[in-house]
Amino acid sequence: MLAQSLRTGSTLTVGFVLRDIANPLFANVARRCERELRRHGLSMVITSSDGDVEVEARNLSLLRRRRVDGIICSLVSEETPETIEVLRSFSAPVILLDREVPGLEAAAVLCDHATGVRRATAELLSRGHRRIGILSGSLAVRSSRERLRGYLSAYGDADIAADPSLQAFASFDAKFAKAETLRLLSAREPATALLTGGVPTTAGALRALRQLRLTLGQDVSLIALDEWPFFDALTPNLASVSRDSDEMGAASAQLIIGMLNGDSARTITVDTVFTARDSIGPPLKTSETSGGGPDQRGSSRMRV
Amino acid sequence: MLAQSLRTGSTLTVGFVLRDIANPLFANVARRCERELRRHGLSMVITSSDGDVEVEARNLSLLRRRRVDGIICSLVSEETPETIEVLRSFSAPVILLDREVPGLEAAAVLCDHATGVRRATAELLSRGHRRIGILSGSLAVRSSRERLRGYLSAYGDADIAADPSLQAFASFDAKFAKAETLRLLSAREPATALLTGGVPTTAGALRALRQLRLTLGQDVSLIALDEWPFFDALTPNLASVSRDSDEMGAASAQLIIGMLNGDSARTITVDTVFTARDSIGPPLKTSETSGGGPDQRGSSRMRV
DNA sequence: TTGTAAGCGTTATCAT
DNA sequence: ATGATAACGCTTACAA
Repeated sequence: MLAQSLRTGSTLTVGFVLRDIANPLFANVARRCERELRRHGLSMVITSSDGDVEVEARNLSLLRRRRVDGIICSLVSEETPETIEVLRSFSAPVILLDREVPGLEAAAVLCDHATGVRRATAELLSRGHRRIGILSGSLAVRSSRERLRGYLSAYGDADIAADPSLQAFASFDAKFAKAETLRLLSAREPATALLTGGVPTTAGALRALRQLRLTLGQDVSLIALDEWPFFDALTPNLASVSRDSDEMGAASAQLIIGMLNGDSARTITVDTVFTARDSIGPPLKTSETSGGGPDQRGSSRMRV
Repeated sequence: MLAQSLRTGSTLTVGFVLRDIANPLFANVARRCERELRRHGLSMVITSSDGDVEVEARNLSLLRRRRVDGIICSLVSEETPETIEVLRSFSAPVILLDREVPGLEAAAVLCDHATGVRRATAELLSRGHRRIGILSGSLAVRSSRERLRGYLSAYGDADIAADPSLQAFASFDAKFAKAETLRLLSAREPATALLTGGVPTTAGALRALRQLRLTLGQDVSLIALDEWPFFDALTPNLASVSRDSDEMGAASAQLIIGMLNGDSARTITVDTVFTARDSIGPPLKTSETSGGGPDQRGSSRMRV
């Protein structure tokens, strides 16, 4: 088979570069994508970058040198020179998953985070929340930027000034999310609601709420940005802004198959949907928070 | 690079065959394994079998033909002739993850499910439960067989007869688990506790409980067999039998690195740990269940 | 129709 | 030392 590929220059294999294989949302994108590629006679091999830009660049380079026929990737960062260089020097099709790399003309599957987050933020504002915290990864990633854009546009629509100290964009790590949640909730003027971007971020925030013994939808409201497999069954009944990972997988497969057949690079946009659930409630008055302990408040419908 | 591999016969790459990439526990095993292999200068490529034995055999064959230097796999089934044939005809090291394939002398990382499940079952029995349901995948997979073994040994230790109608071993699918949970809980003599093997199984069971409006730890007890990333933060406070996925990943890497250096095939066993949490309570008397609706009972501490 | 030879990019070997 | 050459296994083009 090596000889075959050596001779023909084709491997009938697509490389799928995951930023972190342990993110079940993107794992599902990969699964769905593989199914679609298989239907078209293509194999898919996956690499996981382990959240590390160097590993990512090495993996991309490895796939290129192994002469895969195309690459689909959810990058750790859009600003790593080595990564950009490998992608530019790659002559076969490249599909970016929810990423925009400056100066790289590649096909992409983009998610409309801004609309979902704008609606979610607007809902919180309309319920009287004013201090809404938002946590997501570095702004060197499109999803974080788009989330911030949606958040700010809801504040703008409502003619309310957004407080930058409520915006924490640095890492998708659970530890970061927990620390920032603790900070936001124990501030002088604490946040009354949180938007948490991604699985680890939501997990970190929930750990912080548990530590503070706060009740969801009562002491604090929370909207998860992203759902993941079994979200409905395994997670406390969280409001969310979700996107369809099957659709993302199918779209990326469709794009690369098209390009292997000569189509030019284009973009597919995937919607996001805001769903209100029990984790949203009215804002708690600040005086109450600084007053008696949260334990004294009514039934613990959503004690985390 | 293709030419290099063609000439030298070595690819410095290990293939990792996942039964289902969307299972976050095994995704984490892969992540940890990759990290370890990378430290030793080896690359890892992942394939996902999508729960399908044919896809699995094709992926294994693909990796073999691509001349990977070794394969680590969590098989869909231990009884697929095509799969066994590919593995036998593969001259490089093979590591089985929690699997035993008859007639294949391969290294393996095995989890001691039986001990954990025995302790979990014993705890339920000691709290007065007699009708304990157990749900897991097909008995053509070692983990299911070991779980059953642990379950039966606890019943045996307590000198209580186990009812085969409470044992549902057929599929790791969430739909199957939901249907079986509904069956077990609406039977003439309903189960008062459940052991659910794996992520989708636990999710399916919880969906059924929610549909029946049952409260965990009160109307019914549940112990999840397996934890997964963020289990503590995102999942209702479930009792569990857990295993360390990082340890599994590191062990599989260690085994294959050893074999690439000439070591012979051996087995590493990974412990499981039973942890009691809020989802365990005393058994509900059957008369109560058939009597007033479950809604009338006390506080909904763990309403699902 | 069947068969033979060149070549893909790298490396190991052998001769200079 | 340095450089030429064959071979890895397969595809393809061209000849028989």
